[in-house]
Amino acid sequence: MSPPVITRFAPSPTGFLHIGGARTALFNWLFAKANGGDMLLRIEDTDRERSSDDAVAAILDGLNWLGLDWTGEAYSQYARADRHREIALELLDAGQAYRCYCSPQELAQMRETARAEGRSVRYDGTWRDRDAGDAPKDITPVVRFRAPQHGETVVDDQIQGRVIYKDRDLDDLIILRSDGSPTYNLSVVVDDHDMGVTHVIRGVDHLTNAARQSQIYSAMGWTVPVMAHIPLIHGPDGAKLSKRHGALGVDAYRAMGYLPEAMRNYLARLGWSHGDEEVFSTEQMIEWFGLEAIGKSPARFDFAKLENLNGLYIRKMSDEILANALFEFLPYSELPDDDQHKLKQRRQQLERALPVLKARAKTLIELVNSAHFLVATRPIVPDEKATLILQDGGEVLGALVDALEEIDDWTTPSIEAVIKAHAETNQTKLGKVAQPLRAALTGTTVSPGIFDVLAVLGKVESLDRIRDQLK
RNA sequence: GCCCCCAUCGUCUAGUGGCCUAGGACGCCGGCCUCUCACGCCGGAAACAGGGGUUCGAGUCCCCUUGGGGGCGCCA
Repeated sequence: MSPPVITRFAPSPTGFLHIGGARTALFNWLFAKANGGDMLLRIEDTDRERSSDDAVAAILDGLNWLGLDWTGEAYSQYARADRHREIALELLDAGQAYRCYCSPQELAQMRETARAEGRSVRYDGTWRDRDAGDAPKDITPVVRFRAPQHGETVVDDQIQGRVIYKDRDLDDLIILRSDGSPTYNLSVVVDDHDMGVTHVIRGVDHLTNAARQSQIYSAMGWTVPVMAHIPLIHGPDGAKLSKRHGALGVDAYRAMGYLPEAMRNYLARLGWSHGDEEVFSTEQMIEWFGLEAIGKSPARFDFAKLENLNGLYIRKMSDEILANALFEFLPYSELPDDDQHKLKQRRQQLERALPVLKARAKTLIELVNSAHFLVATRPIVPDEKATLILQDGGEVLGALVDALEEIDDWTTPSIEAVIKAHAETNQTKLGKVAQPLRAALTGTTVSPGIFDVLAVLGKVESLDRIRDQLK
């Protein structure tokens, strides 16, 4: 029996959880779920200078919002530094690592020279076989891994295929800094091994690391986990998506009014596919997900498609669930607090309006905006276009008020019947009546069908709003 | 500079030698519906980067070119 699948998402807490990281987390999560396994969360915080608690909080918040859960605690890699050091020393004792006394300046010089001479830029192995007696007294050494020099290191990747690196192109990486702290490549190997990680799914920018890490696995006699390096996500212009270039934190997507389930669906389709399927539930995603269906080429992030998908999700959600989502979104919206409060108090009215509001919103922001007329304070101040309409055709409202006043059964069909009859009697087009009505009731020229607006608003409020505009 | 990877409509992709006159989705254009805006429905334009091979037969396999991306830290 093969061991249970264990994946891990291992972000470094140097900033928010950006879209690429979110997709990596999603793929790890999907793969674990699809195989009845677990996803671990490990914060790669060995660089104390750059790590921050705020970033950790932002990452956890982002994962939670996306609905991606993990098994156990959120591990801190830094907390395991002693263990990493222990392995480094083991490697040192076994002759698989050695002390290097080059100063940072010397190393910089080395790189510069190599680049100038057109050679590959790497550590030249100065201290690889040098006698410890030559060690300068004023330099605290780092510990370097003694990498193989003349063979090949193969990364058998589930997505990239069999990638072969010549050992002469990979240098002896530092595994312990001069202050004795372990570095990334060592820590990752030790942690993945200790935590029983069976599948490493991460961005292809780690592919070279996979080769170097494989060498460490071999030196320790450990089994290399299954590797799967996914292509990166590019910005709309095809350039690499980075924090200073188009990449946003997932919290920004939340603030833009996207639903987590739509986000998951969209992200899953970036790089992964299941035939012609475009819209699928998270359950289906889990059922269908597999590494073999992930492509090798990078994808561009396309807001238009995300937005379309988000609209689709909004439309097919039940009114109750959508209302919940809307209320959860409110704190991140720009709706004034008292309007937020009013909207929550009028949940029933909101849910009645949702069926006709849904079709008109692609994001929760649009939904909030379109629902705003429900909580608008009288007298409503019409916007520019609505003001014009009221000036040009507002006089039809006077006669209409009386007709509406007669309605006892205040429902969409009854209202529709009365208004249509009224229009016919007065030999005017429905539009000539509907637009001024809309302007008076919502203060705008865009809204759901006018009969629905009247119905949802209620007789008293509707008539009051119309009369407000007659004065 | 060196190493590695990638390449189908504008974008995401299906396609694993004949089923491709290259399919779907978003976007775009046109139409229908219509009280506004949407939704929905119908239709349309739109791609195998270029060049060589291999083969009876290449989007699919190989090579080169071009273009793009990633890596080359006492960062992760």
